[in-house]
Amino acid sequence: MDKDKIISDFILELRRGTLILCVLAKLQEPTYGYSLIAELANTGIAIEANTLYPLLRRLEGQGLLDSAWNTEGAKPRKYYQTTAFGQEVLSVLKTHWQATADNLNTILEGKDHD
Amino acid sequence: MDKDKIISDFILELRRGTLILCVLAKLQEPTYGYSLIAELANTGIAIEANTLYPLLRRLEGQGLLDSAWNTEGAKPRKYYQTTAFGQEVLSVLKTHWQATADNLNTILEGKDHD
DNA sequence: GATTATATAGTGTGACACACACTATAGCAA
DNA sequence: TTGCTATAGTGTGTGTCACACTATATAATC
Repeated sequence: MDKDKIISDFILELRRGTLILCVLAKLQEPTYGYSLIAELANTGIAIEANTLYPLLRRLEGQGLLDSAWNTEGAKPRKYYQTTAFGQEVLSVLKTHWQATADNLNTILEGKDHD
Repeated sequence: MDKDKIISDFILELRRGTLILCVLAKLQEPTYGYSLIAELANTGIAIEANTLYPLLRRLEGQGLLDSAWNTEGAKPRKYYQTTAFGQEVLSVLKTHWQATADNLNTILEGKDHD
């Protein structure tokens, strides 16, 4: 069994769910997919097109994002933006994320709750 | 579409992968499953038996844990413990987790990297 | 002494997000 | 006209986790 494979699979799992937070947070300013990929990469979050696009459509379907085509430039771009509902969900998830992170850090530091 | 359902699904996704970290970290001291559930609950991490047991067996299969039955008490208990390989993986994941957490916090705080 | 609760460990199945590989198009560079 | 890049997408499989359920043996209750 390949150690690197095991580790990279675990890292994959760790990423799960966090992408949604990134996207909801970033799309508070309207952005199109291709550019969002670059922005996230710039912040240390590598997300590929074939992961991001379905995610965007899913979040739009759930009402967390909305989208609009911009056809003014040479190539049409589809701008996505977090809706009010998306903001609301983001804020709940943010709180939850912080709590989870705190719990995990406590455990990873090996501190005991007596 | 149910808002609470959407949020709880996202929270589920956020948990993914973190359970492995908790288990690897906690099992640096040998512990049996039923007691581990209580310990984690005590630290704010609710994990149910039907989630934990398969996880333990999986991690054991991957060589991150090993186990031994203790039949001295009234009821036989299966003690799991993190192996050296498990420690190694844990340490890599820990580093990665911290990096991810930092990235996410940066994004959630809305800071820009120019 | 029969019944129920609890400690302990497990199985089987389905949902769903993500990665991988691939398609599609239109403009621009060689 | 060949190919590169910006832009957006689809189809499929893998794997983790939740939900519902099984199994057993001891301790508690009636």
